[in-house]
Amino acid sequence: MPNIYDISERSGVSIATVSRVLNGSPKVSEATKNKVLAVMDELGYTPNVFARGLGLNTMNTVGIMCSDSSDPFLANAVYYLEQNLRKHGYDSFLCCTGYELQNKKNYLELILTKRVDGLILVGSSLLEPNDEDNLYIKEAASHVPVMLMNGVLKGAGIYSVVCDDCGAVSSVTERLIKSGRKRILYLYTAESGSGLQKLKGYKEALKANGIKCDKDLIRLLPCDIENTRHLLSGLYTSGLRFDAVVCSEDRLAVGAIKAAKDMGLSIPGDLQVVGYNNSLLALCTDPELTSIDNHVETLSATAVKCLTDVFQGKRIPAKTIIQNALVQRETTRFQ
Amino acid sequence: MPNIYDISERSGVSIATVSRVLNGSPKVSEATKNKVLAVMDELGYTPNVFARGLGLNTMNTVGIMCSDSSDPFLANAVYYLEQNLRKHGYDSFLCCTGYELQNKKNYLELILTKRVDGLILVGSSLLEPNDEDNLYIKEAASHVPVMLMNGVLKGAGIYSVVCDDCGAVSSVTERLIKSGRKRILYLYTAESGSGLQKLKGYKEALKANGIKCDKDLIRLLPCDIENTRHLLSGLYTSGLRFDAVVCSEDRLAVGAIKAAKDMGLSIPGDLQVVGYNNSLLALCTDPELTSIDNHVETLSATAVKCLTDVFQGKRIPAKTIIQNALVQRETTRFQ
DNA sequence: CACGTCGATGTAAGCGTTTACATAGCGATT
DNA sequence: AATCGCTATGTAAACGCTTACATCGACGTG
Repeated sequence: MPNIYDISERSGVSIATVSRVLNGSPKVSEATKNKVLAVMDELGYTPNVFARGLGLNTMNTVGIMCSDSSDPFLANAVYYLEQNLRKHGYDSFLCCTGYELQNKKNYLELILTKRVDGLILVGSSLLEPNDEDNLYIKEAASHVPVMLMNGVLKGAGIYSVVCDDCGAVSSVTERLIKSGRKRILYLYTAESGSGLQKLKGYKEALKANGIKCDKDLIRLLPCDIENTRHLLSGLYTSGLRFDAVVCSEDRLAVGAIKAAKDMGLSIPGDLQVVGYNNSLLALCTDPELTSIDNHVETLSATAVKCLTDVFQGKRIPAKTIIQNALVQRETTRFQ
Repeated sequence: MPNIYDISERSGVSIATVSRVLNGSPKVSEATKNKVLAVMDELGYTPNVFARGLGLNTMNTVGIMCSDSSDPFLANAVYYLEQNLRKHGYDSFLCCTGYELQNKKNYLELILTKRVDGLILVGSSLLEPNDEDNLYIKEAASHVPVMLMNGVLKGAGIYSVVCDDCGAVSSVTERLIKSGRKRILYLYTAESGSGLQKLKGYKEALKANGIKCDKDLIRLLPCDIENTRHLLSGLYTSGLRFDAVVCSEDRLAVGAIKAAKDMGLSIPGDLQVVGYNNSLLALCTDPELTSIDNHVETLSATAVKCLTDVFQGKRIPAKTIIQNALVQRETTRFQ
């Protein structure tokens, strides 16, 4: 592979000049520049990133840490992040950490070793319930800017882009109540980091409407269709009654729809169902699922925009909020 | 940030010895090794990858080129690839190319610039119909080993891991025929690279059973639920009749199920439906979708295994075939 | 006892860039 | 004509590591 010396020799200029051409420095005459470019093209030269990295101590790469890129929502996020990063001239270094805290710590260390220019953390269990467990993120932020997608953590060099999950759930719950529902089930998963935010919204809506919060109607469960289906059927059989279900994830909602069929409940007549993320799944069910869309595209674009702003030394707010929107389909009936 | 000289100084050995410790060289006494490790730990030292890369001309990184990681099947593939690569000690450099040929060419050039140790190409439109358009892959293979997932191309340094798509479709089509279906619709998308392989299987099955192939029953369409739904309803309204649908992608099958409902056809009584990829979507529909599972997990693991074997100088077959399996659910009824 | 061997460690060159600083050439200013 | 300043270009050091080769001491062998 040709290196900068080959180009230098062949084009009769010094390596410094070649390097200047490479970096688009203005202090090179048009003539030399063209000559050098011609030689580069002729020899099929590509600069060596390692050498470049050594000098500049950057590789124009952003690390994406994602708990599980096979989750439809996260897959979308990774996709849009990658697209947007590239648009801004950055490459993506992907890391799927899974849900184990220790793994996440290990991966984070690893990714920092790679000398990425910044980090984007995305994914369900982004933040541990115990704040002490999040120290590793603060540690990372002391090296490079860290962008949290759908999670909030305070600290120098840590920025967040979040949806108004609390508000969205509060609003949809309120609408369910206004449409006459009184016993609203709330299902959430541990993997969904903002599950607690959403729960907060749920409780707020109940309170604002003078409905007492029934612990039996709040369920933490794994993010799995079949499991949810059986849980709900079981609850129903054992006598629990409910007339609406709000879920922190579409998959749970799919399970709820299946369960309704098992129980002989009509949707949305006997049971209204609301999902979250507005994923492809919402279009597959019958009836089609009403879901809260958190604009993963906007979310991703904003995360990248903010991060690159930080790179350029701009000051940005520590927290940026994106509004999400309810996409109404067939599993609900309210104004 | 501390560098190798700091460690050397602090531990009273030369940088060569430090480097040896770093690389696990056997020619370091246990005592020195421990001392050096202690100092590294104390100073929080992490080797600089660029410097390392400069010397070794490798960064233990594999480039993953994926047309669209928001596609559920590809998202899964990317996930498993990343997991397996890490297990083998490699990092992943992700690149979502989209479906434009020119983009793919650009990205490939870019990714090679990064000095990856190898490439894994995954994704629907992996291979262009026109063989000349695939030259850029051969070009890439002249630099580093290239692994094709679900696509075949001959050339030095190009390896493939594929499912027996042709056989799987042939087999399922035959079973549909045996169950009494005569007018079987075949739907495929341009994005699905193996759509043509699958089509071949479809035709083979018809031929083997003495059924004439009706061009009207073979449709190329975009990979979209709503679009498929409307197309089928339209065809039905305009008089086309069919009693089974085989699809090259689950999303098409979801559209078909929706269309059946529109047309008042019962599934699987009037219409049997088969999807492909056995994605999450298959579990969401009602009735649940029978789908061909191409073992993305095995496929990914095999791709990574083969590639790392190549890295180690082992000889591997240019083409490895994985068997796929039919997962029967509610949209079909045959033995 | 001289010598070869071997294992542990050190020295220094090299990897391919970037860039601060030096230099050369040339027109403008005095 | 000497000086200044500017632009285009060159020189060389630095980035942090790997590794071939050199060195050194200890030990076994004839």
